[in-house]
Amino acid sequence: MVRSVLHVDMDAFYVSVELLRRPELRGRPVVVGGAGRRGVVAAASYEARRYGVYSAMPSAIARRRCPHAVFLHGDHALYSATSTQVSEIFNRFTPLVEPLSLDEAFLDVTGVRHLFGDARTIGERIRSQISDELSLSCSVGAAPNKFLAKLASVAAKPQVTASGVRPGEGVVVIEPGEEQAFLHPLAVGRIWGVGPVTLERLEAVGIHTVGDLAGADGALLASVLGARQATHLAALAVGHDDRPVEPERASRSISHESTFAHDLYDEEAIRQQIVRMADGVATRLRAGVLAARTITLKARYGDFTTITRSVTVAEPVSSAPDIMALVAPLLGQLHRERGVRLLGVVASKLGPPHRQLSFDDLDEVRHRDTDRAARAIDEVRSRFGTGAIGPASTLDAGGLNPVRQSADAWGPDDLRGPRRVEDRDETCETERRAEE
DNA sequence: TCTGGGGTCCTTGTGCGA
DNA sequence: TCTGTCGCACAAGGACCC
Repeated sequence: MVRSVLHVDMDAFYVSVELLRRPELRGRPVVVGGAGRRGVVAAASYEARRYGVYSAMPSAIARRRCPHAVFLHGDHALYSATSTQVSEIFNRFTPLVEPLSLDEAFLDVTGVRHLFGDARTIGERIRSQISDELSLSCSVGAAPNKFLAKLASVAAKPQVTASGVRPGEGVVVIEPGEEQAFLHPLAVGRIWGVGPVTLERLEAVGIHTVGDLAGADGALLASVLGARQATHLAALAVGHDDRPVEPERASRSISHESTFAHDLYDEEAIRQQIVRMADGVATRLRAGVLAARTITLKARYGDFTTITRSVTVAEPVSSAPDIMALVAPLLGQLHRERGVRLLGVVASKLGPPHRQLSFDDLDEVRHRDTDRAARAIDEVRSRFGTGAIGPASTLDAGGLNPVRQSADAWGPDDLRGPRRVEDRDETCETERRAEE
């Protein structure tokens, strides 16, 4: 039986959610993202996109291209709550929902077509329910597989042109048999999994469109991309993709990382940040009833080179002290003199937090105490907030203020930067000047 | 222009035991 | 005993996604 897969993608999601509580900004260029020198754009309104402002662009460039845009801090908790409401609408139609991120998901509606109608009908009903109940818009792609459904949803999106924003079709359906006609004229960079590096390699051998890729020699592709990626992309190029929609996917890693407004050189400052991140990772591990066997220290130096150093142990760990005990020796491998721009702690090889006990496990009492302490910390945080309690070693020199993570999810606060988003009024200085 | 944070997956190199 | 090699696990880095 031919599958029916929907890809639902919210339109400018973060910005749209912000506009619900700041309707006065409607119709103006709005950017959500990091405000500091090292921030990036998380989302841009279609009005901002007319000026060439896009997601993942450094905020500094976005400001230059669109100095009159309104720059807003992100509110991840709000977007997450809204995403949950969107998911509840998806679940009215099918339990086979695979979230890709807060703002998009795959739905397998193959088995419910007899209940709700064909894929187009289901897509239109989802769009109207999201619009009616949440005042948000989305675009829907429908196709026999995930890859094509994702491309179809892009085709359904509003288009930004020099003259303005043209509404999209809302729902685009690729019927069986139409795959090649839809795919082959597309630029090869549109394929999911072809980024800047792969694109350059493909173009170097004359492959510019998906049609070129579909007709390319297999041995040539393998020599350029490696056997596995060549096989994968060649299949996608002819519209083949048998990956299932997977509602439940276990996490393979949990990580915390932060970029600092200014590079760190001081050993103690670096250690404090790592303690804070280890604490964050440990909290999330315990929340998921998980423990990790591999702990990785990640660092990015001032010249943007990134290194990782990891350690794997037999006994899974889930407490901050245990994670720190594994990370601490790795810190000695850092070249602090190069300036540390980013630090991160990654927990992987995840599994249940059971411990294999033996008669000569003399550390058992100590572990029992740290486990109880960790659970007590989790309890305090659940009642009073995540900032209510933390490791004493993350306090500043005066012992009063904890070393904070940036309040901004898309880059560090940069209090010394030339322009900074104010805490109360999130409109940037340039915006206020324009209003004056 | 100068690059976030949280992820997944793949490739390559290396060490080790059979 | 020495050498080659095969498979495996792991570490590190890179590419990619949203």
